[in-house]
Formats: sequence, C-alpha cells, structure tokens
Amino acid sequence: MISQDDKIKYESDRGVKGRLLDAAEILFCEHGFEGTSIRDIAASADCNIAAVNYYFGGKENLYMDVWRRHLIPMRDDRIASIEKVMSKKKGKIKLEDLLKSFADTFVGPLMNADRGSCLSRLMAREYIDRRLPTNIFVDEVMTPTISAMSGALIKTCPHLDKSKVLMVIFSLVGQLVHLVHIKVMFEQSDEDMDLPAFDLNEAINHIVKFTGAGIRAYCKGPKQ
Amino acid sequence: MISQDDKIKYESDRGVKGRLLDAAEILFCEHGFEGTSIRDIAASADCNIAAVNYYFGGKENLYMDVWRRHLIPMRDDRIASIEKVMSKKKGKIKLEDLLKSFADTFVGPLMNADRGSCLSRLMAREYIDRRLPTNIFVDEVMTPTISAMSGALIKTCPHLDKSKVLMVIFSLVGQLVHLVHIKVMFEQSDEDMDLPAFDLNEAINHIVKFTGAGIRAYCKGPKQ
DNA sequence: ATATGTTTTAAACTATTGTATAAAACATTT
DNA sequence: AAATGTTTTATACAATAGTTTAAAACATAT
Repeated sequence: MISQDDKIKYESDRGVKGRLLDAAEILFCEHGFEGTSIRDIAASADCNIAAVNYYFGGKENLYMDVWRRHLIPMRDDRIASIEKVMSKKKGKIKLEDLLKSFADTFVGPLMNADRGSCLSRLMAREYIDRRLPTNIFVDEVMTPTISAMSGALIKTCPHLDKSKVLMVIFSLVGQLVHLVHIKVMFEQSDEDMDLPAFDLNEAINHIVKFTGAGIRAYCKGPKQ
Repeated sequence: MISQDDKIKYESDRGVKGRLLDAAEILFCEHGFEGTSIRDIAASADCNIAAVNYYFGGKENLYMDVWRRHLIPMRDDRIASIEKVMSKKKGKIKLEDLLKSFADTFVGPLMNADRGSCLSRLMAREYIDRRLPTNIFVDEVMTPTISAMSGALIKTCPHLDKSKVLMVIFSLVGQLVHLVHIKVMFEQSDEDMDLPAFDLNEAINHIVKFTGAGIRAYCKGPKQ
C-alpha cells in the first residue's frame, strides 16, 4: 500500500495508456515491481484497475513497456556521445575528453530529476533481480555500449594493453554506478548524514581523472 | 511461491531458531525480502509457520537478525585487515598492499560460495531499498570502515591530497561492488553469455593496480 | 435514431500474504 | 505420577494481490 499523495502531473497526457506508463514508471522506480500494486498504479493514473489488463494484458507487460521506452534511447545516446568525441578530426583525441563524455551520458539519464523519476533505482533493481529477458538488457544495451567504448578506448590509447580494455571499462562503469547509488542514497536519507554531501559534477570530474590515470597504467610505451 | 527444492543442509543445526536464520538468510539473499514468504522459510527450515513469530516476533525482526549476524563481523574484519597491513613496522607500507588487503576482505564475505548463500545480493538490495534503520548500516559499517581506510591511505600516501581521500575510497569501493555484481550476474545468467567469464583474483588485481594509479594521480610531490 | 465498436466501470474471484490462537506434544521438575 | 513450562502444530483470520467478467458508458458511423 502506497500513500495516496503519489499523484502525478503528467506532461504527456496522451490518454489512459500514456498515463499508466508514466505512473507505472514512477511507482516502479520508487517502490520496485512487487512493491507497487496495479491498484496503486491505476489510482495514480486516475483510471480503473482493469485498465492495466485492458491496455497491457498484465502487470508484467506493463513493466516491460516501461523499460522499452528508455533502454534503446539510452544505448543510442551513449554510443552517439562516444562517436561524437571520436569524430573530431583535428588533432589527437584526449582520453579525458572521451571519459568525460561517456560519464556524463552515462549518469545523465539515471539522475534526471524531472518528475522525481530516477531510473537509477529501477535499473539497480533489475541488476539484482533480472525480470526482463536477459537479452534485452545485456544484449541490447550493455554489449553494444561496451563494444563501442572498447573501440574508442583502443583508438584513443594505442598503447593500451588490449587484454585489459574490458577491465578498464568495468572500473569506469563501476565507479559511475556507485556514484549514482550514493547520490540516490543521500537524497532519500533522513536529513542527518555525517558523510559530507558531494557535488555531482565534482564527483564526475574526479572519476574522469582517476580513471584516466588508471588507464595510463596499462599503457605501455611512451606517455601520451 | 518458491520451488520446493530449496531445501538446505545445515552445518549449524542448533535447533529451530538457528535453522530459521540459516534458511531465511539464503532465501532473503536469493529472492529478497518481499520475494520470500515466511511459509517458504518455514518449509525450508522444516518447521511450522508460526515458529517465525514464536522465535522472532515477525518477519521484519527475522530479517534484521539475519543482518546482525554479518554486519558487525564484516566491519571488524575490514578494519582488522587494514590495521594488520598498517602495523608492519619495517619499511614503508606499499600502497598496493593496502589496497589488495582491503579488496580481498571486502569481496570475500560477499562472495562466500559455501551454502550457495552470497550476501552480495542481500546487501545490494538493502542499498536500494533501505529496510534496516539507516544507522545500523551507514553508522555501524560504512562510516567506521571509511574512516579507518581514510587514515590508512593518508598514512601510506603522505602526499595524497587530503580533500580527495573520500572520493578515492568511493572509486575503490565502487569498483569492488561492481565486480561482485558482475560476478553474481554471470553466475545466475543462463549459460550463454558473450561477455567472457573472468577470473575473480585477476579482477581484484586489476582493481588494485588501477586504483593505485588513480590514487597516485592525486599525490603531489615526488613519486613514491 | 439505430447499430456497432471501443473504453470504462464496479464487482467478484482465487490465491497468497503475515499474523494470531488455542490445542496438542514434548520436556523438566517436583 | 503429577504439575509446570516450553515448543510445535493445525487452523483461522483479515488484508492485499493480480486477474477476470459482464454490464454500463461512450463514441462513431450508418
């Protein structure tokens, strides 16, 4: 049971189906899949309970449709941002530029504060308890993104030990994911927290610098 | 509803209460708090449903007791391993030794494969949906561990920018947490996974090397 | 206006949940 | 053996879950 004040002002008010998607996204993010009932969703979308089954054919399908709206755009944005950096013709590409661009695009949509909906929790939960078919998450997002970033890294750091590229990406992503978690944790934590609140941009810049140094540790040959 | 073959062979067969704790731990890890019913737990512990209320006074309390068994020992182990490294009198302490020790102690209990119980998922879930009172997790474990590690890092790297210590620890922990997640993800994933399976020790060694380089990027003055 | 197709509604259904209870079984002490 | 205290059992309870259904409301076209 969720408190009734979870009502939502929708910017995209394209009928019941759209409202259901919006409401479900927010509630799934906030309380997880089994933490939100279709009664909660229907109440928040201001429609009848049966509408979920009428339009989506079940709670599970609604959940998947919520994901579909975000997964592919997210992947495309990440890959596009990598390619944008790599397409700069003049001069050598700076490693830190690539890292910064990736970090921003990675963290951005997960922390998008509008509507109070933050995908990061939804994604973190999906991380732990796979509910979507594995292919849609791993095959459609992770693998292509890693692949694109691998290529970019190798091109940017010609002396980078090829066998370490994957590990290096994991280190980068690990830091970014952790950053998002910590940030979310701070926001939902009850007022007093003796850990000092930190600035998001500052944290990203740290990760870029830190990761850059880590990567160069695997770059044989002359410094670049 | 959970399949019935989740029966468990307990090494610590100290009565119903102990069996309940063991069973609950495994099931909570596997399926989360709301994902496991007290009927599942009772069935797995081979006792009556009412036993949970009789011994623990409710599902919530049982959950907390499961945690209590691990939180404090985990913190103590981490801090002890830090102090052990730092207590080596002869010669300077090598940064990589400190990192390696911390990484091993951090990852170890989360990946303990015995009984098929891995705390990492339980902890990851608690990360996202705080169910324990915040103090027990943040105050009792995170803060003391971070504090100990901060001190050790500053002592090991005298030239390390003090204002960056926290960030550096977040980077390290982020990588370690991510490593555990990935590892768990691999294990529960259905056979075919085009991402190459990687060795745990190799991954930890990478994180140590990577983090060492990252930290030195914040060390002003002469190399050490 | 009548008819047809779509959307919305209220209610019911079955299943499962956490908890509570009161009797039974067991163990221990007197 | 009787009495007392502890543990275990079967069962009941109220609440909530996802889903279904059949009628009502609505819209559109003839």
